[in-house]
Amino acid sequence: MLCEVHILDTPYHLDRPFDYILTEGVTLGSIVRVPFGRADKLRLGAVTRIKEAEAPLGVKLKPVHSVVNHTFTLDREMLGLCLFMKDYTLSTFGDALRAVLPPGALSGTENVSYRRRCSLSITRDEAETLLSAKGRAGIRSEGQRCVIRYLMDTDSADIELVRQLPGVDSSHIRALVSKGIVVMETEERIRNPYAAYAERSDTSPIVLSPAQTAAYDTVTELLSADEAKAGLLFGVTGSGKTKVIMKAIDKTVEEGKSVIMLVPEIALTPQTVSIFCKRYGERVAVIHSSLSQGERLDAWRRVKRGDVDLVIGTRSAIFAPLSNIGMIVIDEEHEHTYKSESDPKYHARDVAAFRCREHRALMLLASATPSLESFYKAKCGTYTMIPLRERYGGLSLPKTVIVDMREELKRGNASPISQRLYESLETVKERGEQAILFLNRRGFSSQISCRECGDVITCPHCSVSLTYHTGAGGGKLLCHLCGYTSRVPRKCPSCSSDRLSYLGFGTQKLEEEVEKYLDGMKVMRMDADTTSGKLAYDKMLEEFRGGEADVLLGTQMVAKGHDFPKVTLVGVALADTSLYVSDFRASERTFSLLTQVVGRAGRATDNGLAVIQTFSPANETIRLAARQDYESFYDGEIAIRRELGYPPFADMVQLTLTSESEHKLFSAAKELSDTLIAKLEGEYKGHPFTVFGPFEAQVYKLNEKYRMRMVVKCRLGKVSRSLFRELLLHFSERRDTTLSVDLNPLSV
DNA sequence: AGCACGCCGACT
DNA sequence: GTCGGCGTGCTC
Repeated sequence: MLCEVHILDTPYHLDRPFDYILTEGVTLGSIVRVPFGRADKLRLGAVTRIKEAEAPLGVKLKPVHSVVNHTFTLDREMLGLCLFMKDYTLSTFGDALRAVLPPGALSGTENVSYRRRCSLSITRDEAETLLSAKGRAGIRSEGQRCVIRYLMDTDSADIELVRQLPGVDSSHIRALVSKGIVVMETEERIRNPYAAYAERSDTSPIVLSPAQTAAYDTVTELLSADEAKAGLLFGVTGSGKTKVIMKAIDKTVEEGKSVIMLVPEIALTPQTVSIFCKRYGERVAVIHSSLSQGERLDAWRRVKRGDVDLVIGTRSAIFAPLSNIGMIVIDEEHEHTYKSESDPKYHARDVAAFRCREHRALMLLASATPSLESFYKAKCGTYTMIPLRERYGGLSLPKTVIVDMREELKRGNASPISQRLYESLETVKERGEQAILFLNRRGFSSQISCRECGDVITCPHCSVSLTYHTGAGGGKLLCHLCGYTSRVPRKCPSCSSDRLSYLGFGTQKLEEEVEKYLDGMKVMRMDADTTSGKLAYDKMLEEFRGGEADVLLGTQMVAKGHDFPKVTLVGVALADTSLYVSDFRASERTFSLLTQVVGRAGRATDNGLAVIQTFSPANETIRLAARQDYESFYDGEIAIRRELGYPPFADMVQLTLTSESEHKLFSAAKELSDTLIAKLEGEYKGHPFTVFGPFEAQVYKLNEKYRMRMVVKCRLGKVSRSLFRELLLHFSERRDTTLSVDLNPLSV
């Protein structure tokens, strides 16, 4: 009997099955150690196939060395999923496996075991007898007596502590246990950091409005189909999507099936998490990246044991080892966090679709501003469109005002706060209400340039400008890409002029302005610089909700689905920041972000106001976002996509070459381009491909490495994937440059 | 990626 | 004479 093994941590061209002789205990999906290479070095691998065949004549095969850990043996679904991801995202099997298993499952030298509390205890009567003179004969050795004395003292103790006693080793303990003198109890210690919510305090029935009921009915219909289905719950802000989802989860769980619910970022949705925890108590597992490795392992373990009906989590939670999935919900479906930017570069939506096929389950995407791709599929009927257009409780949309910042400049106002926004803030202050100010750029000013020679101060490791941040000791310059910091120079580093100017403004500067011009208004700044701690978000949001500040000012994170009843004003400091980046999704992102921010105004009242400041007041995306008119935005944008052949009408593929040497990078880029063109004119002739580049990456130098790119527009399928696979195979043999392929990257 | 094999410079 | 530089080629 033979088996095929995929070796982990190999370069792409070695990521194929290798034959080994099957040994005792090895099954399909086993994680094994196998001898590999001339030196027979033991490498980790996974058994991906068992074959009846014998080794062909003249071929000497090596046997599997050992099975590493039975705990993580892959079931058929997970094995299939790894192979699917390898094929679909062009990753290695090993990278796919590391995504599927909890982090750390394959690291460490030997078997990974769950954290256990293994305690020893002793019966006192028994021990007294044994230690007395007449009982002495019953014990063979001093080590055992030592164990008994220690346990007499402590009643019970952790096995590790006992083992460390002088003159004691495991055999002494084993002997005592087998004689029944010492009792060993092993208990798996499973941490659940969300246990605080676990008392299942909310059992109230969910009452839906007529519009919500209609949506719910469609969902139930899809759920009962008993085959893989996909639906798009398209609900405008404030329509009560979450209630519909909750009721659908209730129903699925009632029928004995389990649910995965993905959210973009746990830290941003503490309310959602607590709602679900209160409802499902201990049957919920929350999985996200700020859990410790052990906590994630424990959550994984609870799921695997079947102790969990509902998994809530970020992208990686899509791999939760549930056995009987009835529904996978992807909330805020359009969010970019669902796409992994490191290997394997998968999209959670694709993995969800795979798992739903396996489980004959429903994939339910939900958003107020769906991705163009998903909305298109819903319009075509690939997904079932589930509209929820009515704002719950008859709330009207907030009033919006678009302020032309060019006019402000003409009138001599160079402040980032327009007259209109200033007045609105005053009103909020007078009425004792609250405001949110949004600016998509952190720091104080985005760059420092020299008025004399024109030089901009850039990061020595990356080709981007350094951002000025205020703080102790005169502040600092910070690279937002690699984190490099330096002191703020008084003179231009290249010409020594002292005429340095600070361009562009960020959240810090905005904070200073508000405090300067709106005397007595208390501002709370929330961005990556002020929310480093695990609980910083939660704490700040709670404090703001509790009225400890008048203004919440920050980056994207102030825009997400928080509910602040006292907020009546939302200000967008500069709507243009995400608009004019060279990316075909710029409009889509701007629309979705603005819609979300505007939606924060007046969630509980009817007098909400949103002030949008911009240098492009006529811009259609901004105007439509102000009206929260997704469908008009979609109609306009989809026409452009169709015209230019962008997704969903084609797929984009990004090829990135990285090297420490610019020289080698250039020659590799030439070779990549030549190979690609040769293939397109040769074996791939007749297939529609459009090739761009090679060109320098937008950030050419990053962390001391140089990067060049090519972009290919095509239809992804068997044929095109095999082209990119060939390129990866070819370039993975090169040592001086690495090629990475990203199918449908976030931005092109 | 590792690792071994293999063919040329400065050293006990 | 050898120890060791890293170029080249293979991995069931």
